[in-house]
Amino acid sequence: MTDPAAPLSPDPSNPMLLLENQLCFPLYAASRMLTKAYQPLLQELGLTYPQYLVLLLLWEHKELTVKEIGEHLLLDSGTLTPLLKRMEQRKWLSRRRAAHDERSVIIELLPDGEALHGPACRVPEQMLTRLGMPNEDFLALRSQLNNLLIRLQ
Amino acid sequence: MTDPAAPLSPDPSNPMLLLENQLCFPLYAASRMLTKAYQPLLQELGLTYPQYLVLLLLWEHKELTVKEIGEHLLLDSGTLTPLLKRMEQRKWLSRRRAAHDERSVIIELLPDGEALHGPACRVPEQMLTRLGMPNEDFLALRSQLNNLLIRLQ
DNA sequence: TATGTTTTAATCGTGCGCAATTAATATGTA
DNA sequence: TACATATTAATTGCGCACGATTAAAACATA
Repeated sequence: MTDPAAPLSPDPSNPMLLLENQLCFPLYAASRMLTKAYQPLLQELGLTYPQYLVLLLLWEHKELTVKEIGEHLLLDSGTLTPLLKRMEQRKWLSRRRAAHDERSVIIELLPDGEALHGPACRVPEQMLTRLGMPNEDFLALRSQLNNLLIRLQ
Repeated sequence: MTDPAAPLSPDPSNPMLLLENQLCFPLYAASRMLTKAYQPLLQELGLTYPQYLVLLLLWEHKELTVKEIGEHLLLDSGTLTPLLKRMEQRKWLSRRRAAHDERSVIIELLPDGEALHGPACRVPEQMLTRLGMPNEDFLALRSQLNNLLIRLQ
């Protein structure tokens, strides 16, 4: 059909350009679908998914700077500042400048945020049930995603 | 330390609530980081990542309804309508009502959109190189993500 | 044919995500 | 101490995502 000596030109049917042959699309779609699956559980707590992630950190650490939260979640202040302000309005956390370094803002868990810990404890197992995924598949996928994440840093 | 007969209460150190023990976070973070890795390549073409996905479909199908695009990408009209209008302004595609069913809107690839196909052909391989991931890892991860996606539908 | 239901996009409002810029503070160094 | 540099958040602007609602068209069926 095509002249094998023809100069290399973009293959109009380049199979690598097919949606189903790419890694990016299932990653993009699965991430959104998983967040959507969290929705009904988090909605009962009045939380969005990124807010839930911030609380996961604060339940573990009680106090963190914005910078530290950003390092854990791979988010910058452009995303975090307004998000944290919304959580401050709900009295889940407080924001204050660090005394020893006025550049840093310390985010501290407040009682109303602590109070969400109890009901949130059930979320992970509920999600596991919802997924109905064999545990070894779960562990394998998680470890491969963490590998990918390292490659992308 | 704790009374073993105490009533079950939310474990303050529930390990399932740790960020690193969850599936959701690496999925969420890897998806964002991968999109960010596409950025410099797509920016040369003036494309955002979701716009690139729409073009992938149109390069394959030439014409699709908004509904069909939404089914492929798992996006609704609230996301697609403004996105497609921006792509229409750039003359990459056209939008028109279907004659046989005025409810449907047909999205057709235009020459300027077709013209992006050539340069875009290199994007997938450049990303593969960027990832530096063994091919079998790539295939395994993709297939597991597709499995997860099916479970989440 | 009339009418209730379903389908399809568009619209609206809210909350991310992120690049780029700005402003304040801290640090390093001559 | 002065001054250049680096660090940390905040701000701005734009483009998704998505739930909820609306409006128009098509369909089903009594």
